[in-house]
Parts: sequence; structure tokens; C-alpha cells
Amino acid sequence: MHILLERPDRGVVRATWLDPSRFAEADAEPPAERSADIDLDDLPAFVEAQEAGDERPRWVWDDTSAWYPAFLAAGVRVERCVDLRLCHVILRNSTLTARTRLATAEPGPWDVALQPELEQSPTAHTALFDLEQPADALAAGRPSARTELLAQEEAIAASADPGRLRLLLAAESAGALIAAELQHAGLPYRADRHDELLTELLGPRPAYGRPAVLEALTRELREHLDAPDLNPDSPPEVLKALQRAGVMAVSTRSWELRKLEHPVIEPLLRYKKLSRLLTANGWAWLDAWIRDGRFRPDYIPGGVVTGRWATRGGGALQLPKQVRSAVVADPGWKLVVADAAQLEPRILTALSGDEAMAAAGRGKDLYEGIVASGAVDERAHAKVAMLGAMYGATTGESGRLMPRLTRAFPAAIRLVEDAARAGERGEKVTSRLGRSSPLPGPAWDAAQAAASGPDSTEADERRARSQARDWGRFTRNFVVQASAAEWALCWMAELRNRLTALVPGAVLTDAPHLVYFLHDEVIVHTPEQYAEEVVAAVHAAAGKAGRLLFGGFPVEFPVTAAVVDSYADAK
DNA sequence: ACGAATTGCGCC
DNA sequence: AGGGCGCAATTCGT
Repeated sequence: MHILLERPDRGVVRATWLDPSRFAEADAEPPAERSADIDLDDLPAFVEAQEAGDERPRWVWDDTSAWYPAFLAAGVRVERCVDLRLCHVILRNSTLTARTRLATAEPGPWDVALQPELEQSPTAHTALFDLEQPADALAAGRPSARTELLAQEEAIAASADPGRLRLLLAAESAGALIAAELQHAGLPYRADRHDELLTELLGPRPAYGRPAVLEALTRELREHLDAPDLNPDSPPEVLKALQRAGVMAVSTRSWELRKLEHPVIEPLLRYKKLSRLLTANGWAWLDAWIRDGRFRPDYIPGGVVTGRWATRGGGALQLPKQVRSAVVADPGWKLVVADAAQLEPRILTALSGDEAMAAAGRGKDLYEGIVASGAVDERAHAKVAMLGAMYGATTGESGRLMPRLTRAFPAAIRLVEDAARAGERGEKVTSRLGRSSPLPGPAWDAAQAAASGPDSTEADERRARSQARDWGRFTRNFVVQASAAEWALCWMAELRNRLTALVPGAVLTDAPHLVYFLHDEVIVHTPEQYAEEVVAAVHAAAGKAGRLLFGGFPVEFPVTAAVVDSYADAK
């Protein structure tokens, strides 16, 4: 049974029971079995009661991030949902639903991006269902959620592959639940350890100005370059000073500087590294983002066109390896750090059904398997060649290795090449489960039109060709990255279910629960006695994800799962 | 003066 | 001539 939640009026929530098996009967509206108006204050108890039944409902709402945090705050979890906003975006863009009513309709309220100021800032409100919450604002501007749900059902039923789309939408919606739970639980984070680390590398926290170590390095750089007022944080100043000192730098990028020979290079690189640590993850970051021993970033499911998540604030997806020793399990608890080994090349293998590459990845490191196949000489070459194939590298070592890779794994390479050609023609490409790439914008179209016009110049053609190649590299990568994101969502959703089952009825943070997600990596915080069961669940979930996406095709998706006290100990 | 764009670097 | 991001400091543009 679906239970749809809407807010027709302030202070009231309307719950409507809908039987999905009867959706096809209705023309305009799915038949409601019954409905009830619920006082906001009673809502968590209502939800909890429904979740306790024999058959758990699928909650349907406009926006998980607007509803679910308040339930979690009240100690209530839900098993599954439909996030209409996220699902709408997928169905609107997918090539699988291209000719459905939902996709061909004029843009409506569900196509408008959320206003950032409407987005919930979970730390900012305390009262349950504060009247200013976005659910209110959204409900005002949108047609009924019931109408939208029916439109989505109709689009799925009429699509080229309802099964895949249903899986994708379920996974996307599960991701939205998980994102809210991740933020609710938070990543266990030891501010004291982070501070020790900063003090060790930078010197004690200064009241103002640069920490001692950076100050000393600044003096050293100024002397080396004979530039007493040099601001080492200003790339143009540094570049000019280097050139005045006879260093033939073309930019101040670290990887460019590393190629140069000069006594100033080493301290300059050291300065840049430490300065980066200070500005990105220094004391200010600690003050802003670590509360009560937890790091709670905003996760944004579907925040990236490929279906990857984004985050807002705290740079959660860029947590540098340098500081991961501050991620520490609570006493009596462990972290299970799990990641999928060489996920994207394995996804490409499965997408293309490349038997040779599947064999190379069977039961071992995929890159070693490629070496063993004789295609390349060493693991590093296999890695750079595969990444190049998926990113569209044309030059350098990666470009040189491509012909050998193409000969050894023709199906896999053909798949990414086809995706690149489609992008160059301005077409969409589509992931395994049905997420499609956007079309290039008006500027791209204009550039292509200019190049094929009667009075086009050579510059027009060059620009058009270059932009076409750029878009081709995007679509080439899209099919792999988007499908990998789908695998990761299925993995995580399955893992969540298995974790929930380990300790039935437990409050989220009293039992094993997810605390971090990073594209192809998850961290579970678990009481020590469940650690081995969590490890087993991580592996089982990975197997399930592979079967869900690719059925019988024999590609393995091995995951590593380390039971550790600190994130830094996982690799 | 202030917002937008650029530079550079962290993660996958 | 390498895909996707977020963030901070500096510089650019008006």
C-alpha cells in the first residue's frame, strides 16, 4: 500500500491510502482507498504506527528532505518511499519515457529547481514541522502529489523498460532516505584529534594571521625569491616572482611546479599543501562543521546529472586522506569501511558484456587481470589506460595505450566510443537503469549551426568541433559514471535493509547504521559485536546489486570491508 | 564596493 | 585537448 502525505493546510497533513495495483484503472486520479487528516503533532506517532504493521507502506511525498528529518528527530524510521521530486527529474529526462505525457508536457512546477532558501537547514529549526518548512511552500506551488504520482506511474508503464525504471526510482528514493539518515546520525569525528593534527603540522592555532609554520615558510619563500612583500596565496604574484628569479614556471599549479628544479620549489609546494589544509579543513572548518563529535554535511541525492550525490557545505565528499585519522568509532563501537574495487571499469565490463574483460576481472584485481591478459605490461598502465578510455583521453601515455586496449577488449571500448559519438552528434545517452544525459545547451547548438552555415569560417568549424568533442567526452563518461552510481545506490539500499534486519526495532543510532557515503565507498558505525555481520552484509549487498543491475552476466563486483577504529586505518 | 569568474586543489 | 563535483582565496568586471 502507498500512503501519500500532503499538506493541504497549515497545521494539517492529509494522508491518502492508494493501492498501486489499481493505478491503471483510473484516467485522471488513482482511486483513493481512504484518506485522513492528521494533526501535525500526531504525525510521527501515526507514521510509526503504520510502519509497525505487517505490510509496511511505501510513503509518497514531494521531497524526502522536507519530511523525513522530522520523523528521524522523533525517533521514527520509514522503510521505503517515493520521492516525487527526484523521480520526476529522472522520468522527465529519460529516453525510455521520451514520448510519455509526463515527458512531453510543458515544464511545470515539478520541473522547477528548489529555491535554496526553501531548502531545509536541519540544524536551524528545532520545532517539529515548523510552519516555515519547505513542504508548505512546495505544496502551495505544485499540483497535487496524487496527480503527479499517477503521471509517473503512467510514464513508467508506457516506458520502454518499466522494470529497470522501477528499480532506478526505488533506488533513488531509498537514497533520499539514506541521505537524511546519514545526516541524522553523523560521521563520528574527534575534534580533539583533528586539532592535534593541525597543531602538529601548522603550529598552534593563531588568534589571527598565519599559523607559525606557514609564517616561517612565507619568510623563506620571500627570501628565496627576493620579494619581501610576496603574498604566497596570490598565484599571479607568485608566478611573477618565480619568473623574476629565473624560474621558468608557466603556472603555479603544484603538478607544474614539481617539474621544475629550484631551491624555492620544495618549500613552495610544502606551503601550498599546508595552506590548503588550513583553508579547507583547518580550525574554521572544525568550528563550523563538527558538533557533539559528529560531522553532519548536507547530502544532496541526485545533485549531479549522472545521479551521483553532491553535498553542500563542509566539503564532505572531499574529506582529505590527511585528516581521516580524526574519524574514530565511539568506545565499544567499530567502523566498517567498505569500498567497491575498480567499480567503474567493472561497470563498463558489465554494460558492454565484454567477456574478455569479465574474465580479466574474475576473482582478482581487474588491473592485474588486464596485465595477465597480455594487453599491457604493468598494473599502472592498465589503470591509466582504462581511466583514459572512460574519460576520453586522447594524448599522453593513456592515449598511446588505447589501441592495445581496443584490440584486447573490443566490446568494452566500443561501448564508450559509441557513447562519445552520440554526444558529438548532440544526442542523449542512457545509463543501465534509465537515467539519461541532458542535451547540450543553446550555445552548443548555435556553435554547431554556425559551423555548418554557408558563410562559416575555419574558426567556427574549429570551435564547433572542439565543443562537440567536449560533449562527447561528457557522454562517454556519463554512461559509466551514471551506471556506477546506480550500482552504488542499489548496494547501499540493500545494505541498509540488511543492517535494519540485524537488530529489529532498534533506534537508528543504537544499532549498526550507515554514517558516510562517497560514490563507491560506505562507512557503517556498529557496536563491536555486530561488526562481522556487518562485513557479511556489505558483501552480500554488493552481490545483490550486481544481480539487480546486470542479471546473469558474470561480472564480479568485489568489495573490501575493513573493521577499524579509525577511517585512516582502512587502507 | 560587490558579485561573478578564475585559480587551484581536495575527493571519486 | 581528462569525466563528475565543492570550496576558499584572489582577481576581474562593472
